[in-house]
Amino acid sequence: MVVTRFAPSPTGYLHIGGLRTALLSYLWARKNNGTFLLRIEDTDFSRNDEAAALAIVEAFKWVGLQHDGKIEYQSSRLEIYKQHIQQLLNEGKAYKCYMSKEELEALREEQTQRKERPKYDNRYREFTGTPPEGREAVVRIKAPLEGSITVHDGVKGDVVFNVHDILDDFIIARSDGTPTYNFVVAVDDALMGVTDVIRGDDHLSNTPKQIVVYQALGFPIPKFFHVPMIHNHDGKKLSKRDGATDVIAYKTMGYTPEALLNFLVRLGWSHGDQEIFSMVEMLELFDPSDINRSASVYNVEKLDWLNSHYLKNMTNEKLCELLEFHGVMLISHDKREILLDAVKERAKTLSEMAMLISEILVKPAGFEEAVLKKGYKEDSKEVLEKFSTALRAAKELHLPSDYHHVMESVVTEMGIGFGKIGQPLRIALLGKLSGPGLDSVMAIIGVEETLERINTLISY
RNA sequence: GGCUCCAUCAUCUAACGGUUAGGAUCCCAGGUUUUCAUCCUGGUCACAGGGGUUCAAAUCCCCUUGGAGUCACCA
Repeated sequence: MVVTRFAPSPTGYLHIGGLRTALLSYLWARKNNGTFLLRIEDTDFSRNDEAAALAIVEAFKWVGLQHDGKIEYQSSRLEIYKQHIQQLLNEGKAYKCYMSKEELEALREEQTQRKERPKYDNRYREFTGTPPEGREAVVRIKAPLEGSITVHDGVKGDVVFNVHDILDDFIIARSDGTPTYNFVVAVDDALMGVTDVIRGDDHLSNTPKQIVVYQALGFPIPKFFHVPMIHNHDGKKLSKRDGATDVIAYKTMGYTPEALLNFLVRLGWSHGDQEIFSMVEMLELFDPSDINRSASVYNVEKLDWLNSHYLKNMTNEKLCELLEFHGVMLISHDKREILLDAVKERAKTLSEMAMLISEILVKPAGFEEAVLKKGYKEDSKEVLEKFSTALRAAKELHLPSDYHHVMESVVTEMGIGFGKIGQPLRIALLGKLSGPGLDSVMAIIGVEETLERINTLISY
């Protein structure tokens, strides 16, 4: 049985890095018919936890991830933590420390001055006397005084930490009685039966502390997989500016969940030369042991490429559905197939596609001088008039090919190249010099609208 | 600063002692197209540096350099 979990702190939204570790945990659990838990780490009683959890679930829903069971809030598990703290106290594996914050501060100051590592001096470790008056105590765990702690990591290998360098009797309960992060994480993961902890490698140096807790409580230590961070182009932690925004923002920008997930799974993981992974393939092929050890850089170009790939291979029905979010309603449009075929291969995102569609459906608001100069020459008017005439004479114009035949006949009759009619016609229809095939555009808007737009340009 | 991790094209990556170091994105060129995009073909570009080990090193070891993470009564 494999149990994984995603355990974000409530920041208000799910960002791209979080989604990646969530995805990997999800894949590994599902692949093994295991369980994927969602736990909100809100031990500091931040006010926004429930709303934040909902935001995460909403993002999960959009990309198609689904956690198992109910969402666990650490803030509602206080009693459990207190029990375990008491247990350690009873067993003499933890103790109360009456040192004040000021004293601690002073000690650290001193140590830093002596170029020593700031570290608690164990002054209350074996304390049996009467506590100082009116002091609230913190609870410290008895950490090993020497030797080393080895983290057996599925990604990084065995990582050895020397107790001397990193550990002291760290605080597991604050003076107000609330437990601290490293304690609750270990307790929760153990109690919830988490077998495989997949998380960012910024947690690697926390792991020895958590192992101390596991051992003190007699819990089995899970497997750890510390996955490398995602960096920006400067090699720094991803920030909002770089795209580490709310996952839902990707929906707004017109990315599809398939592309986003495919992009994320390929960051730090690969399977031979394969670039495209469906959810089914990810489930079949993913193994956290294959995750790379080094950090990777977030680059939008690849995401864009993947997104356009998925857009190109999407059915028009599905496209139509997704475009509604971007304000384009095509359900009852009779030329919907032609329209979508014309734009689906030219857009990187859905919002871009929505724009292309409106450029076709809405007549040009005007004509730019530069555009006219480049594409509307002296003979253009004559060509367009001839074309209009031919259009009026033609019968049964429905398909792009029907319109193409008309264009062809005019070109042949006049003994000119396609370019002579293409450029001015494109300006008339779209107001610009590039865009979808003209035969498709005309088939979409119909003869009347086509004639009208040509007329508008001629008399401009 | 201590500790830990990391190091292959601009970017994501393949190679798990033996390859002309492969694929993809980006970029460039050519073809296709009425235009742009798509698509097709081709091209440019990498083992951070230095020592070892070995018949043989991108791969194993050490050092240097560079980058990142972490060191709280934050999570």
